[in-house]
Amino acid sequence: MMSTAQRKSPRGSAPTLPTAERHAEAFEHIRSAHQTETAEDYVEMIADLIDAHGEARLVDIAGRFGVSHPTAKKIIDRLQREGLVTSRPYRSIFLTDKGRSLAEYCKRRHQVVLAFLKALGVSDRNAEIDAEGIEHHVSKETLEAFAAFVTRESGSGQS
Amino acid sequence: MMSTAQRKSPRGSAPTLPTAERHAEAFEHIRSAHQTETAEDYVEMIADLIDAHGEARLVDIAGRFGVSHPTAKKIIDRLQREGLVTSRPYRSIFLTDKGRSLAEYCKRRHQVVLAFLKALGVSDRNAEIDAEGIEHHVSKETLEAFAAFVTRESGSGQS
DNA sequence: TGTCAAGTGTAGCAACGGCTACATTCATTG
DNA sequence: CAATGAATGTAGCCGTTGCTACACTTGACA
Repeated sequence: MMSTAQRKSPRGSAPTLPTAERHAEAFEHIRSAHQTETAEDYVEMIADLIDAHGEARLVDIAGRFGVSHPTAKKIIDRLQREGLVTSRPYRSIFLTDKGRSLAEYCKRRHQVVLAFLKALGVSDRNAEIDAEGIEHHVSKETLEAFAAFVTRESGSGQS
Repeated sequence: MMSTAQRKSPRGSAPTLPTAERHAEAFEHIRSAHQTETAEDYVEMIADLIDAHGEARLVDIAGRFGVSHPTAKKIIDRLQREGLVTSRPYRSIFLTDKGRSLAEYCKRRHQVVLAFLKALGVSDRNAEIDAEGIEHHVSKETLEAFAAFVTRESGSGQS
């Protein structure tokens, strides 16, 4: 028992591994990203709906995300608390300036990621699915690298 | 008011948009991916710890993720329910065969994504952060495209 | 104008992943 | 062998995102 590992602390556990902190940092980053993912998706969707139909109704938002309307309602309420949308009882939902600029950033980012995956040779279907997941985890630097690749590829190579 | 949009249903809302289902499908995919993300991260971490110290203690797992030990405990319990790990009171945590193979797949996938981002020119720091987030949303096809790109780039180009 | 269905609101439940506070076990060490 | 502190277990709280069931508004149309 106890075997292979060298120990220091009285009851086992690692000798205050230096790697731990670096890892924890990355995962903390991920957790906070998760909190904003939903907001980004909803804001972008609301912008799309307003674009398409002139307004964003709760039922449409829920339908597009494939969730029940109370679920969508709760999220809209949160977005309102955060100052991204405005919502009055039985009325459609609107974006604030803050919400609108977030939506525009997300839309652009989404398009870059999607175009990038397609340029890499991924099928349209998988590119669309993966882009939805990947876009929220792309740093500014990575996004720029994606954009540069798309430009490079479409500019020269792949006939 | 009501303005720009053409309406059909009695109370507004979109005319059963055909786009809705396609979108909902992608988001459903994302939600299910989120459910497995944590499991993947933990299983991979446990494998790393066993590799490094011969065993995986709860306190080390919690430390590496930067969460409290009860949080890690709950997740370990869930992994055990799902048959990915074994855990006995006051003992260290082990992977089942299922857990081990999942960990190996995740580790390989992580390495491909990380190498890919670096090959694209992303800095080490951002590549590591982004890889943690991106890896869970990469389909088999996209992963292969990433791997192919890494091979291609390291094989010929960038001296 | 009254009816009625669609849309919206609200209540309450579950699972997940955070946390703190406190109880328990275990292994080292005196 | 007993004590002590680290590791683990447990209880209970919160917020988020799911859900169903039921109540209420609204707007279109007979």
